[in-house]
Amino acid sequence: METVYSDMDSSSCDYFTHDDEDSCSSMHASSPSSSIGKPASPASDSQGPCATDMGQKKRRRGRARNEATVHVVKKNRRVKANDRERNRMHSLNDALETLRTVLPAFPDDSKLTKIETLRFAHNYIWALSETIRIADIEQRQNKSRADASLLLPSPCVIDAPSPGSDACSWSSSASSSSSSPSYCTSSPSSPATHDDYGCFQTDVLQYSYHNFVPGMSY
DNA sequence: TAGGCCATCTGGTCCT
DNA sequence: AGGACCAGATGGCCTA
Repeated sequence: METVYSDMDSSSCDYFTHDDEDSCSSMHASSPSSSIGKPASPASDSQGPCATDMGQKKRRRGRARNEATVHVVKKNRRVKANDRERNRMHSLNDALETLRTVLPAFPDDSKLTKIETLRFAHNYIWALSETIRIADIEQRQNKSRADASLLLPSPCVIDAPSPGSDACSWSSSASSSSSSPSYCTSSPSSPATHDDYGCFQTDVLQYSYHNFVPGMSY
């Protein structure tokens, strides 16, 4: 692609002797979408070289050649810009793909769309933050209970927190939290579809709980 | 077949 | 001046 235009650029000195047809037709033949619905901005450029009057033609020849050169230069810039834009979007997609790999897999293994990935990541981060916050709270509560038990005259049994109850306590507290993420429109306990990815907090919490918390003693 | 998602092109704007 | 970023337009592909 690039080399094609480089060749055109290098041969631009006799552009009209060889390329009258090109200069009189659509300049965007190489780009599939640009010929549709887009105003051909350099259309006026292509009119100049097609003039039939020989006297004017000679006078215009130099100017037309400049126009052709400008045309080719512009075309070159456009091609390069397109290339950069394509690479930019590819790197954006790569980053999105990397993000997908660090998110928990879903039973329905169809690929998350871009917007779903972003929303899910947002809520997942939020859920993990909540997990840490609540774990911290419970750790402090257990510590204070343990401290209190030392003051009791007889032995006292302390209920050990279970993952399930933690998830429930988190769930209830999360529901009252003002910092809950948006995009949650259905029950967190039944995120069955991609549409419900944003409402994945409970499962995400359980996921994070079982993966990160069990080793800790509260 | 309509609608959703995506890739690409494109021109405008901002930044270095 | 050239590159990065952005948003709009367009067409292709897929699915319900």
